[in-house]
Amino acid sequence: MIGYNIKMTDFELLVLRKLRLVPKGKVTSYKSLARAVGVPAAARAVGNAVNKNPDAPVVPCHRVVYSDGRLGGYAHGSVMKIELLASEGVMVKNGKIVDFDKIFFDFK
DNA sequence: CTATTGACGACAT
DNA sequence: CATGTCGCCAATA
Repeated sequence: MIGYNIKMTDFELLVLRKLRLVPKGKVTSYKSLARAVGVPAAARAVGNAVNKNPDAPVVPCHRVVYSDGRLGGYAHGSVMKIELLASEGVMVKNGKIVDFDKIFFDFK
């Protein structure tokens, strides 16, 4: 059950839906995700959208980071985000994704 | 309808 | 490389 209880806008649902396509062990960016939903400049809005998400690793909101490879935020705290990523092989060093360009998943 | 807010991004210092 | 600014977009008050 992916907690798709309502109260979310179409935009938010669309964002979460695309986000689910990010494979484990990889990461994407708010920008790439924004482009995937059809609004290239809505990276910020995307961040707000995933923030409201029902969370739980069901929707891999922990695999979304800044376009420059920095960690970005997380509703459960940055520590949890790092833990989750580490559990699937993605290492974070000094707030940055290690080998970011190699494990980056672009929706494009 | 306007103002504020925020898990962003690109660029200038 | 480390700040600071400004622009963007959707959601909310």
